[in-house]
Amino acid sequence: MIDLRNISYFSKLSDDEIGVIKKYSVFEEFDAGDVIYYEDEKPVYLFVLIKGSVDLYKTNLKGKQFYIYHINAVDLLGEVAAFSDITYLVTAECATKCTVLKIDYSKTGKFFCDNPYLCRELVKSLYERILSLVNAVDDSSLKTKERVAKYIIQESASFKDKTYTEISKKLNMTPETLSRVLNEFKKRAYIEIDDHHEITFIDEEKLKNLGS
Amino acid sequence: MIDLRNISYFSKLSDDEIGVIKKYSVFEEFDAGDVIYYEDEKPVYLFVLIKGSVDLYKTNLKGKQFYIYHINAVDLLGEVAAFSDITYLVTAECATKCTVLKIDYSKTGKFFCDNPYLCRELVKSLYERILSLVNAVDDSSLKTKERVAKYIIQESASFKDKTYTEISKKLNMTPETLSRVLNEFKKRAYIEIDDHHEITFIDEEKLKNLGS
DNA sequence: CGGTCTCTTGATTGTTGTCAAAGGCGGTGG
DNA sequence: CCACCGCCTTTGACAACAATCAAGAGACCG
Repeated sequence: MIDLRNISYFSKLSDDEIGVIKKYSVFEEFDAGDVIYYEDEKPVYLFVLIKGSVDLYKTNLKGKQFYIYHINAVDLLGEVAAFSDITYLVTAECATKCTVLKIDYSKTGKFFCDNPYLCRELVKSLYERILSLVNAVDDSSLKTKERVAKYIIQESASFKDKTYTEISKKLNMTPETLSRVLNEFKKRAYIEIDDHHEITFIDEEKLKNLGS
Repeated sequence: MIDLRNISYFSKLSDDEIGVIKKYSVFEEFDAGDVIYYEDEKPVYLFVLIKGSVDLYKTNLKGKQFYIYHINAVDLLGEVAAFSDITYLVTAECATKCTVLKIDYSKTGKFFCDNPYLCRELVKSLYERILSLVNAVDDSSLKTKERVAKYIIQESASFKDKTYTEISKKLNMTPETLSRVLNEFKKRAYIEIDDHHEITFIDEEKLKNLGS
């Protein structure tokens, strides 16, 4: 089993504190595609993502998913809902196999807020959420071409590891639209894409200036 | 001049602490329309909005504003940028006459994070930002009709105090589109609007179920 | 009473989603 | 080894949506 001491959040806690967390928490494994929690559920646990990565999205009334952001281990999960006593704001779905520490925060909650070190970690985590959310809001006001351009510039390295269908989900557009946009970029000689989805930039400047 | 003791954030501080803040802060008055800070600027101050209300928005490369959210006194302003050492994420523009306390956080910053009471206030403020941002992301995935419906249900009271042009800005749509949507709602007998922009709901259920 | 701003309406355009069809590719089971 | 299935991708045709452009009517203010 994983030693709590090895988790960065807890490395500076006293033995007593570690003991409390140990007592009220349990490790759980998830497969890719599993949902850790659903939006609008009442939070039961605070999660610490120990291994793997998780996609966060919202689902609208028609069942359509709107992708918001992505977090990698090690990070807090569900902390906003847990500590502010509201339902989960988003749905957390594993993008890969994940190991998660589930903490019964009703027993340890005070703890997190009162311990200065943990509180600072919490603030840091909240900052990151805010950055990601501002980024998501920003993206939502972009045209699809701009969104695709931004994505391929930022994520060119991992581009070849994903299907276009997966990428289109993260970009909140249809695979058809993504295909057409990439095609246009190729025709205009902004990029080249080989048979293995490997991407090469020919005119990165033009891509960057799409939105101006 | 306003006594720092009367500001909720500071009411529980010691005399010494109040002294430090007093030493490194100054009050400033803004008129409606004035900008307190611009996105991408390096933060110099942490602000506490003492009186009035402020709109937060992002401006894209083409100069188009994308409205994000609104805050009312008393609240923190610019705290994310100030404490995480990045540029301001959004532009803060006064919606009304405002009184703002400008704090030189480079002198008092540690203070905020170390004082358990202030730190908790900071966390609370960050939660609120996150809620507003998730709400903004959510809205951005709605159709204009749904966005208008949501707005008039939530803001029916203040509806008559604003011009349609102002409202359309907050809804991130053009005045023409807003006018057409309201017209459709009237034709379908969901709402009535009198000469003074006073709104009456006739079929609120239909409005709520637009998105399903 | 002239000017500015708001609101409305029509016509048009650009963008993106939807639907449908077809080809490719990989895996599976007979 | 081949037939088949399922998924991904591409392409075309089309529809829905919302912005833009343009014009005109009305309200408010100096």
